[in-house]
Amino acid sequence: MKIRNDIPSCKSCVYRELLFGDLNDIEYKLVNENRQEIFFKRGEIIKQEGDSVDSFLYLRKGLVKLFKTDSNHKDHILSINHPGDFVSLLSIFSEKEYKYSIAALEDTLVCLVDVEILKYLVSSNGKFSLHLMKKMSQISDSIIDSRFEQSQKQVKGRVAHLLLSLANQVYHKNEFMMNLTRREIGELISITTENTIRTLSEFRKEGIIEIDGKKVTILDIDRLKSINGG
Amino acid sequence: MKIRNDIPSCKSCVYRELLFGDLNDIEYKLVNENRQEIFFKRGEIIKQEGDSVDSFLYLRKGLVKLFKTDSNHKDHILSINHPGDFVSLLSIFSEKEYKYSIAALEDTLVCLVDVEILKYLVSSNGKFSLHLMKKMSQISDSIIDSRFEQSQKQVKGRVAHLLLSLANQVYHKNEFMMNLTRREIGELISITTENTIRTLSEFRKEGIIEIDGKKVTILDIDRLKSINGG
DNA sequence: CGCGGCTTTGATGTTCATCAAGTAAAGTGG
DNA sequence: CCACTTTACTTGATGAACATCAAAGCCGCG
Repeated sequence: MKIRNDIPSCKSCVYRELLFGDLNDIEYKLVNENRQEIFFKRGEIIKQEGDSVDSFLYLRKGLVKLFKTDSNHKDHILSINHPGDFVSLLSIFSEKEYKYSIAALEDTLVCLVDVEILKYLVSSNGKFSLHLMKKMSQISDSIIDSRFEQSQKQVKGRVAHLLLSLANQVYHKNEFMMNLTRREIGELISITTENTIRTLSEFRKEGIIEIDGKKVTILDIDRLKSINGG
Repeated sequence: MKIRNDIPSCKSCVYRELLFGDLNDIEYKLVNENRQEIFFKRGEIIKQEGDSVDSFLYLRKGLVKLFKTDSNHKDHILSINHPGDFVSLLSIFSEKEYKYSIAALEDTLVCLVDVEILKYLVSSNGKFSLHLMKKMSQISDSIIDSRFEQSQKQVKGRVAHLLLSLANQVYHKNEFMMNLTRREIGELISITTENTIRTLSEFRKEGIIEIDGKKVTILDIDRLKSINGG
C-alpha cells in the first residue's frame, strides 16, 4: 500500500463521466480536495470487515474482490469488481462499518472520497443524486442477478457462467489472465477447489477452453453458452 | 385486484416516516395527487416480469413475493417483502422493465406513486434523496446478505435460517401463519419441495417446532439457532 | 533448500434431487 | 352442494452430483 501524492484532477479521470459528470467547478474542487489515491499490491487487503465506512471507494485501475469469512474460516466471494466500479457503494449509506472485506487481485489503484462530501453532494445536487442512485441500483442488481443465476445451476453450469462473465464483463476478451486462484473461483461460485479444477480440466480436454498458466482462452464460446444455459 | 378510491392522505400513513417524512406540504400534495392504492387478493400477480416500470410500489398491508421463472418453468423466489418495504425499489432507477414478478401471498394493499414524481423529488429534495438512498441500500444489502447466508448452508441450515428470519423479520413473533406453501419455501431457499417437507417434519418430530395447519410455532429457538449456525 | 500455498488426481461417502405413488385439501362447474 | 379436477402435502426408494479425504507434484520465496 502506497499513498500517491501526485494526484491528477478528477477532471482528467477516465471514469469521470460515470459519476462526477454532473458537478460544477466548485463541487469538483471540493471532491478533489477531499480525496486520496492509494495503490495496493496484489494480495493486499484494502478494507477489512468491520472497518468504519469513512470514505467512498472508487476503483481506478486493477481488480478487487469483495468477500466475507465465515465461522469455519472459509472465505466466500461476493463479487469481483473492475475499474469504474464503486466498490463501497452498497454499504456507504446504510452502514457504519463494512460488512465484508475488500482485497486486491491485481495491482490496484483506488480513489477514496470522503463520505461526508459525497453525502453533501447528494443533498445539494439533484442531478448527481439521480445519477448515483441509478449506478447503485445497477450494481446491486448485478450482484443479485449473478447470485440468482448461480443458485439454479450445478457445477459445470456455474463454471461456464463464470468464464462467460469474466470474458464479457471483466476482461472484455475471450483470452485473459486469470487473476483468481482455483480456490477463489470456488469461493466465488460456491463449489470446492477440487471441483473447480476438475471442471476446468474437463473443459480443457473437450477443447472448450485452453489453459496456459494463468492465461485462459475460450475456444468454443457456443458450447460454453449451451452448458451455461442447460 | 381492486382500485381504492377512498385514499387517505399520505400524512396519515403509518409508514410515512419511512420515506416521506422529509417532504414539505407542497411535495406531499404532489405525491398524493399522483398515486393510487390497489388491493390484491392472495395469489394475484401485482407485476409481471417485463412490465414497464412506471410507478414506485410501496407495500401498505399484506405480504408479497418477488420471483423469477426460469427456462424450465420453475419459479425462484428472490425475496419476501412485508409492509413498509419498497417493493419496486431495486429496478426503479436502473431499469425500464421489471426483471422479476411480484405476487401477493396474503391479501395485500399496495400504494403506487408515479415514478417521475419520485425522480423529481430526488432531484429537488436533498434530505429525501439521502433518506431514499439509505433505504435502497438497506434493502439490497438484506437480499444479498440472505442469499449469501443460504449459499453456505445445506438443507437443515437453510430451513432453520428461513424459520428464524420469518419469525424475526417478517412476522415478529415465534408463532405465525405460514403463508408460503412448501413448494414456495423450496423456491425461496433453493431446495426441493420434498426436502422442505422432510426437514420440517424432522424439526417437528424433534420438538423444535410445532405445525398445526398453516400455523407454525417455534418451540426451541436455541436449537434452531444452533442448526442455523453449524 | 525446505516450507507453505497452489494444483492435480483418485477413492469414498454423504447429501440431496429425482422418481413414484398415495393421501389430503382446496377450487370449479354443473 | 356434490362430483370432479387440480394443487398441496407426505413418505419411501434410488441414483447422481458433489464434498470430503488422502496423497503427491509443483512453484515461489525467505
